[in-house]
Amino acid sequence: MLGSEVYAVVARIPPGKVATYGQVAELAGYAGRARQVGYALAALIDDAGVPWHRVINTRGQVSARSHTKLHELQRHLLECEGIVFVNDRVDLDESRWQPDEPWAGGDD
DNA sequence: GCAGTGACTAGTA
DNA sequence: ATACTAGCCACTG
Repeated sequence: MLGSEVYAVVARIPPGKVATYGQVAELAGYAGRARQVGYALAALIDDAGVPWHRVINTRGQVSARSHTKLHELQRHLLECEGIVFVNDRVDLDESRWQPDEPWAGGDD
């Protein structure tokens, strides 16, 4: 299940930082499958406890959903986290999560 | 198994 | 800068 790995990676994204789908996908072991990451995240939202809002696209923008207003919530949450939105987008150069040690701590 | 869809990304014009 | 195309692959009917 994509969700399980995506869950683990997203859960490691620190507050005040954001990660891209491709980044999460790669760390989760699904490099190149960014799309499936987004798909999996949608399922994770149904479950709670995952900072899914810290996952955005490579443009630094929150990706629009199909029917929900979750993207508005996502931006709000990110602003609360300390993310700075400029022209409706995030400065990835500053706010992008740079996992020096993606599995730091080993494995819990 | 086939076709359609989707919270994506990179390339080309 | 935007618009369009192609590739990616899991989920659903």
